[in-house]
Amino acid sequence: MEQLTNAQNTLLQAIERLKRAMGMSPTVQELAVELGVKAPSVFEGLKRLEDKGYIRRQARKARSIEVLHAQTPDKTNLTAVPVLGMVAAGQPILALENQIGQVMVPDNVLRGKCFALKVQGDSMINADIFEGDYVVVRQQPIAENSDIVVAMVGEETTVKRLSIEGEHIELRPENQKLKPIIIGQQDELKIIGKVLHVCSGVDTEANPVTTKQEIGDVEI
Amino acid sequence: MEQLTNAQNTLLQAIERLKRAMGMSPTVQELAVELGVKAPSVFEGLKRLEDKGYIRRQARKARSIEVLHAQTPDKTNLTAVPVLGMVAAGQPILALENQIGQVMVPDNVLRGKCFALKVQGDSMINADIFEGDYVVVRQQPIAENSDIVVAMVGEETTVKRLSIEGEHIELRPENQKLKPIIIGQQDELKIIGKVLHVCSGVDTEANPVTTKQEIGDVEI
DNA sequence: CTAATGACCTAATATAAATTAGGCTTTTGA
DNA sequence: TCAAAAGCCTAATTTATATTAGGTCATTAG
Repeated sequence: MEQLTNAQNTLLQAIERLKRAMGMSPTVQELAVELGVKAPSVFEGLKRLEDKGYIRRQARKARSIEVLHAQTPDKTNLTAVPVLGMVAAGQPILALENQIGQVMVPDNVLRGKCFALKVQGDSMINADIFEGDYVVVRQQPIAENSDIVVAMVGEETTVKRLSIEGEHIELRPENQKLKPIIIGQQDELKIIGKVLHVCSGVDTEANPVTTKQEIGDVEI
Repeated sequence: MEQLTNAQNTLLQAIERLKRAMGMSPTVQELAVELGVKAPSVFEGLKRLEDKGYIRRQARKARSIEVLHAQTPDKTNLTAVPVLGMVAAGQPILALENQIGQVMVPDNVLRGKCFALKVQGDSMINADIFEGDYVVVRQQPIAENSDIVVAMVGEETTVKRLSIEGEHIELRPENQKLKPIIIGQQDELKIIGKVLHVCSGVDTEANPVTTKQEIGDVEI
């Protein structure tokens, strides 16, 4: 079987992904949107994939792509990231001794020293962070406006979007039902790290999750 | 869940069948061809199926039918239709005493007084009527141009397509190898009935056939 | 009996989707 | 090092598909 170029491989994966997500074969234009290119480029790519025997299609028929030789799902390298427990109502102990499990994360999202925390609560659902998910966090003491951060306010550890407007600092949930936490002069705010990535809490082959125990999740 | 009419049920089954056969949701036109109707009729049917909650679709998107409540395969009611024997070289005796068996027929194709005849010969193969099949016939003395009819010409009983052009009447086989029977002034033509349906001669669960004996088949 | 539905149709129209043409870079293999 | 192939683009065009409009006829529930 002939080798695929990068672009061709990306295209083939996009086909499979959309097919799964939509329950039907995607159109040329849908693929174009997905890949951020224009339809004729996709069309060319499809011809090449067809020449190489990876797909089959019916000329001029909508949504007629058939995948003949599925690619191994997403060959980006996965790296294990430790899931660290948090002391329920105190400062998180970010030490490997506190590791309660691990998640596999595509290594292109990782930078610096990272760890993961299990999410509790629904305050970030508009950012697609749900209860049971794992947030991958880069440990860093500062963050920028609009970063999603793990922070401690007093005794409480939380995940929120950081808002800095001059002197005014807020931790904003991504859930219209909840109110922002306004950081006053005498409030103690400690940034623990910045959220780089979210892993679905669902353990799949593409998304392996192992946890020893389920203590100390982050209340968001 | 709201009840489906016959036509709607047929449509839903066609969707499922084509979906299975093609590996993708069929288009409106493909369904139209499959069902022998025009696209707008299918379109209406789809709206009704959607209203009743059996399918879901995305407006204006090709091949976007999703079946939500699959039908149990072929729930159309089957009705027994008697298979009648014929006196070998004479007028068929269309009486129940001559019944040599029965076939089960979806009752939505039946109208009026019906009976079935077993097919002999291959003169109608282009109309998908094959040797050993059963034609379901509505007993009626007249028929229209292009109907498939059971007719007697002189002593012979036959199944053919009726062609009426002004005074000129023919019984045309659906098989390019055979010639039409031209009905002259002094020929005696008697229409016995119109063919409503064909049952495959193969006895399946979906298509039960029982025959006591195999005499008096119709020569076509 | 009668109005409402359902099930068709023909003829258009509107929109989606696929495809072609022609040109511009970048990569890649000989 | 240089031509071919890969990857992209814009602009049209063609074809497939969905949809609307405005009828007919038959069946069905009141």
